[in-house]
Amino acid sequence: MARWTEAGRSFTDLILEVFRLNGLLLEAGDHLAAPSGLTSARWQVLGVADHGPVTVAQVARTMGLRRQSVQQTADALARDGFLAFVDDPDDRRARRIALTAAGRRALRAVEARHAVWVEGLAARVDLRALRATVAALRDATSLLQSPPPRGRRRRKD
Amino acid sequence: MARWTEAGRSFTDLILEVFRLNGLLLEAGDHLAAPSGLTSARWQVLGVADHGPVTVAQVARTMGLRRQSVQQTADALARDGFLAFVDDPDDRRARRIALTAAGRRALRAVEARHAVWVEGLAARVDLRALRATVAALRDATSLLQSPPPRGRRRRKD
DNA sequence: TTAAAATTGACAGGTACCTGTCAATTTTGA
DNA sequence: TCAAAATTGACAGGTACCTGTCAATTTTAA
Repeated sequence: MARWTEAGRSFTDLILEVFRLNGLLLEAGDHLAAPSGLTSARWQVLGVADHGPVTVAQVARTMGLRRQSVQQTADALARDGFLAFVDDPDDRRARRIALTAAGRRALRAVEARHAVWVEGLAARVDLRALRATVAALRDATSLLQSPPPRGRRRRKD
Repeated sequence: MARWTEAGRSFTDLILEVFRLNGLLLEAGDHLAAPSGLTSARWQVLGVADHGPVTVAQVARTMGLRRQSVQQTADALARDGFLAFVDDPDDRRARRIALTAAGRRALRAVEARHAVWVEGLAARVDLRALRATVAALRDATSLLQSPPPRGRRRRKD
């Protein structure tokens, strides 16, 4: 077994802290979305769909998720009246997602709460340190992405 | 709607980067665990149970999860022969989790792969920047935890 | 000492992801 | 041009979380 180095221990700390922060951020997102009858996942889908009528597959690509996951979320949003599916005259396979008035209203409300929340947090941290942290996390992200898993390639779905 | 400040935008970047990194880390964890027939979640449970016979509820508290979630994972691990439940003579409600030989073997193998992986990554980053990043994330974590949601208190379960 | 409170495991059911497969419908490139 | 490839939605089923509830069993505090 490899002996732990200082850097190894520090990187392990980073991993644990990312997990912890991720959980807290998801929780906060749900609290911001809940008053409008949404969850984090549904808010995100509404947010993407807000930029114009899009297909479920397009939303999935934008969010880095599977079509099938977004479909499920979109179906729930449609069931609850936040969005509607519209046939696409140019592609007989596709149905496009369009926000309803209720969907737009809910999205605006969540976005407003979100802005207030983020600004409140941002005001309590040092901007230079914040920027450095974002840069470091981006480095870590590209580090994790850099060695593309040998063997299999990108899947098409 | 609140106008976005520099710090607000930067904090938003931080959030997005944490989400991205979390996804990549989970994926990497699954890749480390898979060769031994485990997933990230099952590896974590085995790891906690390795420190001695523990109840499901104790594991859940250690991991910051619900009893019920850990129970499900533990049942799956027992079904696959990685651990066994043993009656506790001191508490007739409780059954304690004990790793089987196969469970210990799998855990050791995953931990060895994990150590190699972490050290490989850690060697490619600057230690000072890494430490600063961990500290900054810890600040963010405590920032998110500091304002305890008014109204309801800790739940007992 | 004993009644209230907490803990534990178990069960039911929900959310948000995932994979794999299928048929219908574009899009493509030889 | 037209067959192969890709895309899309739909369906089935799996993982890992969650909440709420229940009965059995400790633990506690009056």
